[in-house]
Amino acid sequence: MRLVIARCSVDYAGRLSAHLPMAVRLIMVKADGCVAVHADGGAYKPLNWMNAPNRLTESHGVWSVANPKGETLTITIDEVLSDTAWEMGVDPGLQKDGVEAHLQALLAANCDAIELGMRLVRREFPTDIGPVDLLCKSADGATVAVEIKRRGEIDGVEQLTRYLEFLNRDPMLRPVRGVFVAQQVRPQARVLAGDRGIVWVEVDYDALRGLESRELRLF
Amino acid sequence: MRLVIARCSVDYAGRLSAHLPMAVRLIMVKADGCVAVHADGGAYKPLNWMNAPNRLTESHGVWSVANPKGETLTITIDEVLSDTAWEMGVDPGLQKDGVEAHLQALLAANCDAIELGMRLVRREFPTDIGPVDLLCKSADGATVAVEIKRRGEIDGVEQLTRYLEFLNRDPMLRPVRGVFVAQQVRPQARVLAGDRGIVWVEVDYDALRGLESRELRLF
DNA sequence: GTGTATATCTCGGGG
DNA sequence: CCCCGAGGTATACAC
Repeated sequence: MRLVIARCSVDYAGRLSAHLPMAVRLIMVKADGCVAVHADGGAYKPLNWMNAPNRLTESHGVWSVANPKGETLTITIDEVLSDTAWEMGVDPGLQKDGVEAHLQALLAANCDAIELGMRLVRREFPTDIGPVDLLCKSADGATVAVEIKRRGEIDGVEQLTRYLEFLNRDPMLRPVRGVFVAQQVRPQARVLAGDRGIVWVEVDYDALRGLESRELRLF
Repeated sequence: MRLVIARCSVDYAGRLSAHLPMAVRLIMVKADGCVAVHADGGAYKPLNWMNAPNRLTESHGVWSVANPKGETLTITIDEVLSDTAWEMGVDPGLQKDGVEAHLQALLAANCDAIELGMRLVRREFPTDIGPVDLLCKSADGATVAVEIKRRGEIDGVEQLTRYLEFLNRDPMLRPVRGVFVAQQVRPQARVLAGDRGIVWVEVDYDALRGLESRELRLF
């Protein structure tokens, strides 16, 4: 990784045009070739950047970075304050827990947390336009499509609506109703779900994990 | 901006849990307090981070970063290879051109570019599920909802469909038809729009800017 | 490669 | 502050 502290101006031309006036900034060049220009603030997002793959050429204080799509990043360097490079090797990588896939696994194992008496038919039940998170049978024997999100927003309701539209064309399944499950369901998503006749449920991730660990202890 | 090159392991607990095994990485601390841990690859996104506002405490090679929401980032440092700090001042900031807001402003001022004889009623016309980009009257007096995107994809058609659904419940407005405007409308979006009875229009951003500058010269 | 769904999305604007 | 929509979204994954 190469780290350059420099007074520079930056121009990006591609999906839009953007210009950065001359100022002191950090230019980070990673082993995979990607270039990022950081100011001393504004969270982790750089002011300007060019992802790999790209081609970097440097001449007379002007860096030109171009990618195969025809986007260009031009860094004009006025003064270099520091220019260092570090060998880091390949990173062992990030281990995550608590993303949607895990939430889906927990709910598949505990359908009662969605609705009392619910039983799982299949995870990732396929339709023509993509897989439904869970297909279930409710206590009264009705077929239920379940869409799971960490945060329940309008997009998720749309997604479930499309699935229901296709599932309800299948005479073997019809009628299918929908349940929208999330750790938190946003107000607009509640309105849209209600409007579409879709039930929404908020679930507690930690409580679900507790349920699971207790069952592991019991069996 | 403080830049630390160190062999470290990292743990994040908050919206999810994540762990990074020991390895050499860059730790970036910005003036606003935000902390980012970068590997030597993987585009501009850090492996782990904590945005401002937060509180950073350092003791015996362990950095603890906590924010008001109760999220924590813990960096355990095995060996420091470099530790430098740079004064950068406040960045003059990025100047952008070609984003949706500008496109909307141009089209609001030139509704004829959407459809001949169209007049603007209101920008950001409110509905229960969010604001419609433009509400217009067509040459024949019909009410038209306009959704504007830089790139016209399926999501945008869905969004406009939702607005039309709600607008058409209002007896004062009904009937409302939809026009989907973008610099480029993707094939799938064209099909879906056609299916929903929504007209789609491609507009040229540079031509619109030309129109505007010509009008500025005339008046 | 396109299309689809996710993200500790980030970021900015409005109530 | 939360809510919502846009993003040069980026990223992973299926077809």
